[in-house]
Amino acid sequence: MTEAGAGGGARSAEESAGRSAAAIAAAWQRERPGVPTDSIEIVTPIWRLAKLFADDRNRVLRAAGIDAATLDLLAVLRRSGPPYELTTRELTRRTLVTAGAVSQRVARAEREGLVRRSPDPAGGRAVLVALTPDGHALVERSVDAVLGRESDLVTGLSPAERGQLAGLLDRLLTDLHGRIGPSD
Amino acid sequence: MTEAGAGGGARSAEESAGRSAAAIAAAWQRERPGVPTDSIEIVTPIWRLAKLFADDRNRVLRAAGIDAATLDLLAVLRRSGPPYELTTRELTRRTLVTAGAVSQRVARAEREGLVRRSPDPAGGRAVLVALTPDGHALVERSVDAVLGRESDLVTGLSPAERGQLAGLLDRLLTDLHGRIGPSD
DNA sequence: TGAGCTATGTTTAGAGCTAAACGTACCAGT
DNA sequence: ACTGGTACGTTTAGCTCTAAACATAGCTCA
Repeated sequence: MTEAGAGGGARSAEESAGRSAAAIAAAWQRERPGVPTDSIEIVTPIWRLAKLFADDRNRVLRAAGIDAATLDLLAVLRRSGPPYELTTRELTRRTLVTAGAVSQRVARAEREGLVRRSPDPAGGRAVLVALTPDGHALVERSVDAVLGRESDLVTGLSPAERGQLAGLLDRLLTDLHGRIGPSD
Repeated sequence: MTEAGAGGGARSAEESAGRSAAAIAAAWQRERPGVPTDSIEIVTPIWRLAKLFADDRNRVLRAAGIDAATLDLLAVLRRSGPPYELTTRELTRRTLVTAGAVSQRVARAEREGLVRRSPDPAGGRAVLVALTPDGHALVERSVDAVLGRESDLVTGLSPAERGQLAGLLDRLLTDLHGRIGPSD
């Protein structure tokens, strides 16, 4: 979120360790009675969880010698299966960033020898981006580290609770996709 | 976060409208059997929801003539109640960004006449930041717009589901606070 | 008195992102 | 062949953030 980071709207991000989302909602009710605060207890924790996961992941990745943006790129390629090669356009589609950002990410990764660019034989102006052996090895290590760590992080909830949470999140996400960007 | 943005780790952000988190987990199971993928269906939707809410909020705020970072600042002051005044240190504590970022946010807001800085009479190097009338009026309008909008966005879930989701998110967040940063 | 220590705020360098402007490559209609 | 339109990738300007270096105010203890 680049936008990442922080700043929330009406409720966003205040008090990382301080007041709870419920307390923020209560404060708005006190200061501005009548304003609808029902969304705060959903949006605020999502915001904070996203940041906690992001910060923790950055710590893990720093130790692995890679950054989140580069791993995002390499992971999409790795997960696509052999020959670990996609066009820039496809990379953009499978990422939450703009085409310009993808172009810069690929340029950085190429400079570090993690991917290689080549014109698409299928024609057009398309460019194929492929993992190099170095990139393949790095993504392998990094993914193990990240998934292992995050697997630990969610054990505070029971398997049943995790399933329930995943279901609710997915339902909300699906609904929002239709509600916000029918163009998506 | 700043990363705000985007790029996720192993699963992060790919396919805003494409493959589901479940499909990403399945792809990793296929490409790299044995890797723990249980966290993916929780972390990925949280990531995507955070970005959807952030992008939508930015659209709302652009129309109101303010940006998310500034609203974050003004909202904390407004919600703190009269005299709508806090020290920079307190602003940093109630926000998810660094002290440097707060300093820059306050400087921008002061330049626009939304807040006013003054030395803390209590001594020390503390600086008090207070809402101006202009800032007060702007935050009033903006908060109404943002909370109204977000209240609509979550109606895809029933009140019971929203309560359940809020509870699970809060439990996960509380657990992670103890697990990641006991220093927090 | 004054040498450290702690707490606060600000400044600076650098990173990575978005939005918009560009530069090509191919295709469709005439 | 020409003219436009569409698709794609790259480049650039500008923004806001983080991390780290600074600068300053009060406090503690000899």
